[in-house]
Amino acid sequence: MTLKELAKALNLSPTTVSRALNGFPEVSEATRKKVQAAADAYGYRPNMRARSLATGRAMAIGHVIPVSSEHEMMNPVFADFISGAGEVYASHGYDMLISIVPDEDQERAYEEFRTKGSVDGIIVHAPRAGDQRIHLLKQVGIPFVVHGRASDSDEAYSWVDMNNLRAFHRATKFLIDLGHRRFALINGLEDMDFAIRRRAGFEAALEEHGLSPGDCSYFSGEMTEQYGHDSTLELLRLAEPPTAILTSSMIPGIGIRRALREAGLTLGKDVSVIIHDDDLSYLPNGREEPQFTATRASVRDAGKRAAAMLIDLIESGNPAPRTEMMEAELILGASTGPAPAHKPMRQTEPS
Amino acid sequence: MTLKELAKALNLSPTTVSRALNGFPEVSEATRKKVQAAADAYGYRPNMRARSLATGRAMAIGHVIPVSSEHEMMNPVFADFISGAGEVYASHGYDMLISIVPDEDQERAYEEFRTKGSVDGIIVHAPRAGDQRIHLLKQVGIPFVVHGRASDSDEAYSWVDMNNLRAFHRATKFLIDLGHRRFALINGLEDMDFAIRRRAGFEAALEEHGLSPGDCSYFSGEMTEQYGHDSTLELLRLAEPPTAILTSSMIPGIGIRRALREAGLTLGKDVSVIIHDDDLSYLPNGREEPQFTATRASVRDAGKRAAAMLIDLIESGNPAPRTEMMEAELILGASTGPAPAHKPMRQTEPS
DNA sequence: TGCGCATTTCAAACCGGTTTGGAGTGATCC
DNA sequence: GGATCACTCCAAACCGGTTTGAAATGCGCA
Repeated sequence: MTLKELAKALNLSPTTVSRALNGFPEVSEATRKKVQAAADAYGYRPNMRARSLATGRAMAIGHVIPVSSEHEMMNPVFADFISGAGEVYASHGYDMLISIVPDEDQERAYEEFRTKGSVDGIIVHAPRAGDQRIHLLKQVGIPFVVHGRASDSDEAYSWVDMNNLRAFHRATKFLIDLGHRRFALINGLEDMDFAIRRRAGFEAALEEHGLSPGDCSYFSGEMTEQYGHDSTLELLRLAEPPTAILTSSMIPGIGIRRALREAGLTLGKDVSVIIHDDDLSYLPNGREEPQFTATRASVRDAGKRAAAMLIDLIESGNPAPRTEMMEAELILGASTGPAPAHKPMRQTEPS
Repeated sequence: MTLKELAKALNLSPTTVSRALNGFPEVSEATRKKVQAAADAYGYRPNMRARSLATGRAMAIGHVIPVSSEHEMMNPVFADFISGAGEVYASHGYDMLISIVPDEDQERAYEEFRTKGSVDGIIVHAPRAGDQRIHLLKQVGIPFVVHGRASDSDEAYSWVDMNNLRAFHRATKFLIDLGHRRFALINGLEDMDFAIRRRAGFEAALEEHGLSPGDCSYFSGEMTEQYGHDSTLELLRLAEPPTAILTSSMIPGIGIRRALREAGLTLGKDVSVIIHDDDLSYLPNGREEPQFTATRASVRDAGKRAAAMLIDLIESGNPAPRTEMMEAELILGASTGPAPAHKPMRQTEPS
């Protein structure tokens, strides 16, 4: 059932029918009612392709999701981010278009989103150091919001971010206050913006307390459970293993816990661990008594805010960049305690 | 840059330009080259909205992802499924449209996909007992592929599924062979099709060995880490706790492991656990020596197959339903062992 | 009755592509 | 030389909506 057929059935022009359904003031209340009733009766729905061709609005938002080409891994926090964003899109009548793209093809994907005209705006995920995408999108002129920031860009753009630096600064200071002196940071891939900021916060806190960041152990990699596990085993082989570990997500945190147990060490006693908790729906850290001491910020909430910001950017017509900084809470859980008097000893040989 | 402008710049008709770019035989090789060169030079890309309006093809596939309205939870296996499917879409020139929809709004979402004409086909996720969606989509006549099956539907439709029944039948039999006699099944939501089949496989294996399914403990819920943890604590409070637990995903499996440790029990010795391993990229169970004994089938692979099947369904023009059954491997890991001689005793009080 | 004005409706153009049904050109054949 | 044919190319219609500019209608008032 097309609009023209509907019009014919009603003995009206397509113009009038279109206006009646879209609430324009030029059509009388009586005919509007009649048209609406007929539309309902016939189950008429406007064809989005035609409408968006005519209006120039796609009513869709694009997400380009980078996938590590080595591991074919999709960062699990995207699921929650997208679920938050999707909710906001739905309530504003937007569709969500997702492109899963290997790291190296990303720019082409943005190019295509623009030229094909299939979206009104774009969410940029996982910015890295030296990221070209922001510059590219600014040139293109399509509205976009970055989840995170590109540290080295001096251009103004819209973003929603968590205060990674302060979160890890606070977490590190907390561990120092507990008496810890030997640290390890099991971070995300080292050129990811969030990883850079977290490391900066970590190092700043150390330096403020007269400790040397150079003495610490650093890992960077994709945040799998295995990665947390293997990195921890490697740490425990050191002559002087750290007594405190910070890590960028709950998932490697679980791997850390597993490795500690394999080594016969007790989490929160022999080794303290602080994770960043994205508040993933399927991995709750616990509210009453969290498993892990954590810096917590809901990535689903970030998704909602980024989506709302982008829709505002599109619909307000005001292209002035907006920014929104979220602060993480530092919540106390069972994975931290005072630094042990002696260096922790492995009781069993890790396999 | 539109096709008409390009045509004008080349002193050709839009028809010829369109045909040249789309490889129709009616245009000479010389002009095709000329047109292609000009298109590249001007950076011309056809507007997808216009093209799909003209061709009637949206070049997009829709996914309706149900989100539990209670917990706002998005099933984490979707991330990997989608990442597999997205790869196939990209290589065939399709976009992926995702609607995050609360459970109760699902049918409306399908209705809209159809009427708005924004997709050429649909992937149906997470079928349940008594699911109306398949019937609805058949009536609508839009191509679709179900990830899983709807147990009680007698209509023919296309699906890609894992042999849940056989996987859990084999896993249960394996535990019985190890001497276990008291079991618990920590399953997904009980009206989910996969949960029904897994339970059926579990119960069939018990009955074949003269054991009574009614004596077992059953849990059904959303597969979070917390859920696995809390269910296990509850099991351990029984007068005669089970010596073997089967669960539907690695995530509750991790919670089970945590609960066992809190109770001072050893995984694989005091209590054996078999999980279903979706082979999630961020939660590898391990290849050489898996953490958990598991039934393994890659959900990312299922995504690829479902996507390929749907594209074939759309492009071949042959609407005959296709089906594809994947078998899970049963892989031996560190979480199973012979049934203990005595019932396991809690050494410490779980908090 | 005739004029002005507001209200309601419509025909036609448009968005940017694809596709149908010819038309023009040159070569081939009788 | 004229008919036939293959090869290129084109004008115009079409997909299904929105939007512009104008026409028809109804009403009040002189």
